[in-house]
This record gives sequence, structure tokens and C-alpha cells, in this order.
Amino acid sequence: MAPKKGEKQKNNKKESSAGELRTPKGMHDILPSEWLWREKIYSVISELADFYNFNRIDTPILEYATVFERGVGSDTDIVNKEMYFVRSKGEDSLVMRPEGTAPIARAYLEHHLGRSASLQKLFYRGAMFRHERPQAGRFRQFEHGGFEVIGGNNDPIYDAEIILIFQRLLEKLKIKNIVLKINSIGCRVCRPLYKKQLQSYYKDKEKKICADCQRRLKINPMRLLDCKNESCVGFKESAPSFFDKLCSNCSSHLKEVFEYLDELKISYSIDHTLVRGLDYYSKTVFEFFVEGAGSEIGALSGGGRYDYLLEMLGGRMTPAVGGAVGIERLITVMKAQELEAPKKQPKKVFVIHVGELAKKKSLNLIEKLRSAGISATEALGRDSLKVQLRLADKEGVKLALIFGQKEIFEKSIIIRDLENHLQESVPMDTIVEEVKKRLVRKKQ
RNA sequence: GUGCCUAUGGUGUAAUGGCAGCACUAGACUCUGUGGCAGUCUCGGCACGGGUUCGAAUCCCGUUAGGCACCCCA
Repeated sequence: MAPKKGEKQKNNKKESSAGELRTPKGMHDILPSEWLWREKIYSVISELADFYNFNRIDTPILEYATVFERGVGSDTDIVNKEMYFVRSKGEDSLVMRPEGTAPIARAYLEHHLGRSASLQKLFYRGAMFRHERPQAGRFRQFEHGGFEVIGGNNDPIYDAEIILIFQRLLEKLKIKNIVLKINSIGCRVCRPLYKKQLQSYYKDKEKKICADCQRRLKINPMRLLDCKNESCVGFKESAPSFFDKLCSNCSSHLKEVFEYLDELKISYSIDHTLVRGLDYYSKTVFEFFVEGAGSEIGALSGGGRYDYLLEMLGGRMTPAVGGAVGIERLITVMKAQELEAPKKQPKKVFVIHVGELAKKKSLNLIEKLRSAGISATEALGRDSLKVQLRLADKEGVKLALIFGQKEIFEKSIIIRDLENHLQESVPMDTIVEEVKKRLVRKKQ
């Protein structure tokens, strides 16, 4: 079985006195049945990447802490409270990546990707790590799949393209009741002004709002709009809306994004309280939710424009927009919506041996079939013909190839059609052609 | 990090202080060269640690894990 990348934890020194060996909290083994769901999602991601012409990029699981402290922001929960630090020789500031966008921006700068092409369309997927309290759809090791457009001009059509990709991703996975929420959080010109307006609006209400919000009021007043605390919800209604206060640049950018989405017939709702917790976002931000079954897990996918990120990481200001989906959240929702579990493609033939001599020759026969492109399976360790047939049936194989003493002596083999119970003996030399002939017939 | 709820074979469940049972799955046989059905049988469990009690899956405490609401996010 394919191992999870290379990030296996080795903290067995701290074994509890019970001495149990298990996965660390919030981290899970991915068992074969789970891989069927994952591979389905991976294939949709690859398909969309290919279709919209995004190129794959992978960055290391470990990064210097600076990448996230400067990129995501050291005041954010992700960086401040949730990062895993790695103790190792010499390199004392390595962390396990909590998200994928900042490392990609780092790679973009490190390899001067902006020089080889003015516009880079990149996608990735991989494990992310956050030290959080686990819940449904929320783990300490989880996987993101993301799409990023870096460079070019800051044309709102790219915002729309990114949103389009995630819309299609959810559709292709047959996820129902998708809700897309969009907002703009402005730029360096209009955001400070808006923050001041918010602060003055809340000034006389400071004693009535919750303790968290009192703190937020000074550091990041826009977070107040996101607060679900009863004492604060009431004030949101009449709070000044950023929507009306955007500068003309941001305002027209957002309007154009809407126009593109209208053109694509993608429905969305404007949500003034959508703020997002990472420092690098500006202008367009979006999140996809699902209503009904599975809705408890929060945003399935989120993203936005991050024109300042490259600059925050020491490069020059570069327009960029992107987003990510949580693979485990997708799986949770698909299961909650009772979507059919992906099935493994059954093998074409099942090789059945009868007796010792046939068993000895069976591996060679299987090799012959495989090299001819005929997928084959077997139960080599089982010697009973009945058991082998039962397993062939259970696996959903179309044809069984049966051979024993008699067949070896006659240089023949039996081809049994498991669907109509008919079987026929053919010369061993012609087995590949005979099998192919029957498989073609079955497809029609 | 805070509060609340939950924990019985691999999976899903029953047993309300008195013999841990059922279904599915897996394996064997009925049937030692012919599958799906059926019948019979087998493997396999009270998350862990302590306490109360003649007696604990059941009551109490702790631990661990999971879920939910905060917080935050994908």
C-alpha cells in the first residue's frame, strides 16, 4: 500500500504507560477503502488542472517559519497557535506547513518563475499540518488541493477562473447544495479607512461586545463582523458596510468579477461578513459551503486574491489569486450526501489452478496475460477450485481461466464465462487471442 | 485552549447491577475438477486504569479517543 508521503511521526518515546501504538491525535491512517474516495478527487483535480492548463508544483512539507510568519501573518491563529515546529540538527526554525499558498509564493520567488513566463498557473495537493482540536472534517494532518494564478495583470477574469474551477470541482464530484459566498476586503487604499470607520462605529459599544471582540477592535476590527457571539451579532446589522466604502479600483474589480460569474451562470451570494483569517488576502475573497447534510464542517473550499503576498515575502508586488479545497472535507460531505462510493475497476480475468503442477505454472501464465495488457488476478494461496471460483465471482471478474493436470497434458486451458456459465477449452498457445476476442465481445 | 456528549467482535447493533447475544463480514464443511443460493460449524468484543458492590458492559472517578458548541479554518 502506498505510504503517506514522508511525514510519518516518530514520537514513540512519549508512549503512554499503556504502551499502545496508535496514530497521533488528529492524524489518520488512510486505509484502502478510503483511497477509493481520494483517488476519485485526485483524478478530478488533475482533469481540471489539465483542462484549464495549470501545472503541478510541489513544495516541501517543511519550510522556514519565516515563510508563514511573513506570508500568512504572525498574528493569525494558524501561525501563532497552530504551527508544528520541528526539532532537528542545526535548522531550528523549521515548521510543518500549515497551508499551501505561502510556500508556492516562496517557490515562485526562489526560482524566478516570473521571468520564464509572465503568468504562472500552478496547482498542488499535499498534506498540511495544524495543531488544532480535531473535529469532523478538521484534522491535524489534512490535505489541500489548490489552484493559483500568479503574475500577469490583476485582471478580475482570473478571480473568476479560480472560482469557476472550484465550482466545477464540486460539481464533478456531484456535491449538492453548493453555496458560494463572495466578498471584497479591499486594498491598502480603502481598507485602513474602512477599519477606522468600523472602529469609530464600535467605539461607544466597546463595553457591550465580547472580550475577544474588544481585543480584535484594536488589532483587526474586520474580524468583528465574523463574530458569532450573541452580544456582538446585534451590532453587525447597522455597522458600516465595506461594500459601500471600497475605493473605485476595488469596487470596479469586484463588479467585474460578478459580471464574469454572471456570464458563466455561476450563482453566488455577497457576504459582507466574509473576512478570512490570513493576512495576505486583498480584494476578492470567496468560500464554498454546502447546505444540509455535511454543513457542520464549515467551508469546503476557500480562496481569494493575494496581491501583496509576494511583496511580503521580499519580492516585488505581483498580482495573484488562488484557492484551495480540503480533501477530507470533500470526502465527509460526499459520504454525508450518500454519494455512491467509488468502485475499483474489476480485473478482466481470474486465473484458477487445480493441482500442484498447475499452481507452479500459474505465475507464468499470469505474466503472459499481463504483458499482453490483460489485467489478471488470482488466489494463488487457495487450492480449492470452488473457493477460487467464489472469489472470482465476488471480485466481479468476467472470465475465469481454469487449468489443471488434464489441461497441462493436453496443452489447453478452459475459459469460463462467469456471467453465462459457458466454458470452452482452447489451446494454451492461443490463450491471449482467445481471451481478447471474448473481452471485445463482452464490451458490445 | 474552554464547555457538553459518547465509547460493546473488522462493521452495525442488543443486553438498564446477575450466563455478553444478534446480523453482516471473514474462514471451514455439506460439495477432494466448477461460483452466486441454502444449511451446519468456527474465528473474533465490553477503549484503558482505578473505585463502589456478594456480583459491573451497566453506577462513580481518572485517562485516552471520537463527536458537538465555542475559537478558528479547508
